Amino acid sequence: MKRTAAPRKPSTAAAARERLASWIAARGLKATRQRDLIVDTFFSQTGHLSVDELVEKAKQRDPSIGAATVYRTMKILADAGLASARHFEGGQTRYEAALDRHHHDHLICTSCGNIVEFENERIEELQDRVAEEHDFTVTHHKLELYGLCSACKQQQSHPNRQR
Amino acid sequence: MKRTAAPRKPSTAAAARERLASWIAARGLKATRQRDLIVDTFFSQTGHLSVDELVEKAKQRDPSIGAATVYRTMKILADAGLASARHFEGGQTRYEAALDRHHHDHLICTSCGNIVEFENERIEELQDRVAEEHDFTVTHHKLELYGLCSACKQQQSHPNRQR
DNA sequence: TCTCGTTTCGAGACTGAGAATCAATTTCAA
DNA sequence: TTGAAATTGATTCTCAGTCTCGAAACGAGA
Repeated sequence: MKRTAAPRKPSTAAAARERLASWIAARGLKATRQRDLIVDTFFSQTGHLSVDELVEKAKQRDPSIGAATVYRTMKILADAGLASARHFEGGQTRYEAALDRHHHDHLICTSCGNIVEFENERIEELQDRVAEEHDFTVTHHKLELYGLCSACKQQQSHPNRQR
Repeated sequence: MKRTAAPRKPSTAAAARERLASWIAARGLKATRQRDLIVDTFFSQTGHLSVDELVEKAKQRDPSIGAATVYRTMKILADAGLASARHFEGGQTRYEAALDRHHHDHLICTSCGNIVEFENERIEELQDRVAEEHDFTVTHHKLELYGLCSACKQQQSHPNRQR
């Protein structure tokens, strides 16, 4: 399963670590080697990572890292607003970097797992209007389009060319 | 957690049972007392039911019904196109009747759990356009708006009036 | 630098939703 | 009525994620 996304700027990891440091200090938490390593690992990747994938990457740097710690750290990152948790089809939570990014939705290829982000102001407006009509105050929403990406479409129509 | 939805027409349960019967017959499955009971129970309710809720209701009619059978039966109903599975936030699958209904999306109150359905042709069109721009062929999508319904908003602004 | 109260760590037990297994039972066409 | 095939309920298993607990690490103050 390869995934693509806007590549993170090189400075992002550093900026995130700073922000996390102050967030952690502000509430009496502690800075630890493991957290730094996990945060570093996360921000050095692109795309939408599952905790499992992240555990694997983190263990490459330090095999003693426990999965529970990765879960805990990603939760902290999400609370701090530096990562956001996404629940796509498939059951696992995936995290994406959230530093200085604004809202977007997703196109997900059900064949290769590729995830593409998009923004559409008109759709957001229409959603607000719908909510208004029903007298709802929307706090967040989820819009996901599932289907085949162009690459997978071509592969399906020319099955001989594959593998 | 109360939930509302368009009330099912009285004939719906009967129609569903007929459709299920032919669907079952068509592929060598068998009609059983338990399936009838579960299907009946499902169609006599409105809204978006979790399997758990359905198990409870079914057990009221026949305490010997097993949870596994309810899971299996709802899967059959979904395969037959008579129910559709929805995965809202919260982790459990909820089923809604799908007989002769066309596509719609959901507004979900995060306070009382109430689920309201809506349709919006313009949003669908814009989704299609987005997919086209990215050369995706969309097979299905998910649009969920989470927030507070009008009742819960009022309750929150007048906390004294509650309980 | 040392101390000591807190926080965090890793391992493994636990949870909850749902799928798989299996022996016993039921269905239904012949 | 018979018997192969499907189904049932109970139980076990899986999977993602959380909780627990004793040990280790952090860091503010002495």
